Amino acid sequence: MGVTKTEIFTGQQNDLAQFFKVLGHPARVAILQYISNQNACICSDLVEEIGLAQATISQHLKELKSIGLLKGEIEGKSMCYCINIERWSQIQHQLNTFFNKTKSNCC
Amino acid sequence: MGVTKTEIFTGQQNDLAQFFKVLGHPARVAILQYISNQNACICSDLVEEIGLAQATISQHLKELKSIGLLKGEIEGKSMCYCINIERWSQIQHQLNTFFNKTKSNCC
DNA sequence: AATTAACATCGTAATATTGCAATATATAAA
DNA sequence: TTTATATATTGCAATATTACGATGTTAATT
Repeated sequence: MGVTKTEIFTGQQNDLAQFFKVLGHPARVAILQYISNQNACICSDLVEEIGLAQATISQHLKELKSIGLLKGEIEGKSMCYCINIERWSQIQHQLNTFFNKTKSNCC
Repeated sequence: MGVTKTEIFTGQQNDLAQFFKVLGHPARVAILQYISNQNACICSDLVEEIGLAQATISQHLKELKSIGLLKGEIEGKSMCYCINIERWSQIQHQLNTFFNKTKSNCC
């Protein structure tokens, strides 16, 4: 046990849950907010800014990249991580569709 | 280790992450969708519908209740779990605010 | 009062996540 | 080419999550 039984859910349900899951950590929320405020980003800033070890930040960035929310470009010897606006809007739209469709009630 | 360092993040960041986290499991997404489609809900239906053990469903329901998304009323010897519309809209609004505020970019 | 039905809770095994030190890699600078 | 800087990856320890059987609890039914 301990494994999520993804095979009993639809692809849409698994995808939605995956987006939510990646966003479900305060460090990743903070990273997105910081990058957004900077309008540019170098990873070493994040380590100071967030207060987690460099390895840990790098790991969180990887997860944000895994769902396409961030794109990273090499810029000299550092990295420029940016929010992928298209993907960002796409995910926001999918989450809103879920929220709007799941609104009916009984009590 | 293994503990999220919530103390280094703001309350808002932790709250946001908590909402996302609770929604970050396909069973919980499926439960919300099913309840919404039924416009009413009895837990035993969910066990058949979702395909997880009764104890597991009960646990997921508890997590959805923990952020106020579901409210449960005792109805005879069964339970009527319903989506808390007010809370639902409130959380949707908060997530959208986050998405809209975190949209700027550099590349 | 005993039985049944519908959940909830407990205990536990399996797996996932978080965080970090150490190390690897890659590029710029000297 | 050595050195320094920035980031990624690996390996591991601590903790969290997922899932389920067993058991508790509560209320209707008999």
